[in-house]
Amino acid sequence: MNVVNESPRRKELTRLAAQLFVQEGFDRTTVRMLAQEMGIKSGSLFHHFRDKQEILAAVIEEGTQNALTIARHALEECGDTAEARLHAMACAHLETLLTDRNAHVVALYEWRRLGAAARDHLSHLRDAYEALWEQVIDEALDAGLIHGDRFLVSRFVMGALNWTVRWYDPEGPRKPEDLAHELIAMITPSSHAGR
Amino acid sequence: MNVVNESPRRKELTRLAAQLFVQEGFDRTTVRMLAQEMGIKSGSLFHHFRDKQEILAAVIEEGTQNALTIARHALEECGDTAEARLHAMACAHLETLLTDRNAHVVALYEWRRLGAAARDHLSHLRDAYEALWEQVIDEALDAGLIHGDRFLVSRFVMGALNWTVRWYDPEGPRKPEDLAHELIAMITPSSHAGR
DNA sequence: GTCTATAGGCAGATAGAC
DNA sequence: GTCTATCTGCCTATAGAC
Repeated sequence: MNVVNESPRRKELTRLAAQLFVQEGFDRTTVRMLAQEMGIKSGSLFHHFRDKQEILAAVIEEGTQNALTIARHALEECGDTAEARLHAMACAHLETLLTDRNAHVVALYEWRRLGAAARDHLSHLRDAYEALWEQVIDEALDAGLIHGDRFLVSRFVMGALNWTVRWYDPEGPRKPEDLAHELIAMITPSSHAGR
Repeated sequence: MNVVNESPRRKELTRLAAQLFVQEGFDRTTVRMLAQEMGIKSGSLFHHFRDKQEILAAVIEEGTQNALTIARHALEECGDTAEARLHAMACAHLETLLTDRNAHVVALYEWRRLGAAARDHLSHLRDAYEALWEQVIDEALDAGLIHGDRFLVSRFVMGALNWTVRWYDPEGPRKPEDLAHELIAMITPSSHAGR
């Protein structure tokens, strides 16, 4: 259940807003640009959202919730070896970042633009997603698949993945799952034995 | 030699601008905020810079040039094993990101805000810095220190490092060089033998 | 090199008709 | 739920005195 109204119309508008926020950045996206993309006039926008901030909050909530759902689903279906779970988590992460290429990217790159109230409300969701990551990293550490400090390892891995947004070319030869595979190969001491 | 005027006064103003750009982001930093931080009125700012864009360009040039200089210097002094060079490069990168915590961060995170002309002018500098990274990565690959695709490895490593800006706490127990050490341990298959 | 004053534009948001 | 019309405020940038 949600604090805010969740009409299908609002969902659609949120999806369009996410696209613009990725292209232009939140600060440079005007309510007039948003309205035009949605096929309405700028005044009409405020029937669906109280203010511009609330649009950002809706996008980030959608992006994080979606990433969480997809990651959980992937972890249920991937088998239970530490390597399979790590790979599933990395794939899920990259899919939501590079394939939709929208709401999850906004959640990562425009988090700072949220007001204090919205940050408080959404931090639970973000924490849940990061906890999922730390859990998978922990399993990989326990299994001896990787080595190091759990805090640092999880942040390095997430950093490597999150930065892909800056250079990944969807038209290029590499699929998101290729990236996930290569990253895991890079941090997995034993994995180059069979190369 | 530079295209633009480089008075000491301008250098100082650029340093202050970098700080605000990191704190607030370029778009949310107003010329009034910049002027106040510099101890002058907003109108006086345009005696030193043609427009707000030019301030950003000055910060990014300074940040990239500085990172390049420090990295080159570190590589000259570190000895010539692949591991020492990789470590020196990662340390230099993190020093310029986390210790000044200013101009280099702006160069990475506000690049998109540059106008087309400034991007053209500065891309050489950025390319030179990235070439330095790829060279060091190549040496590590050739030495068998790490494994994988050179393009992907260098971007994953830079991503892991660049993302530290988002979570690193300068007041915390870890120094930038600790992070560099841990990252290299993570991607170096043989390095956990002695742990 | 800094000031005051202000032009000119566009931003976010509101009110009320339909 | 969408429109038109508009308010109000802040933004970048300029002009000219000191």
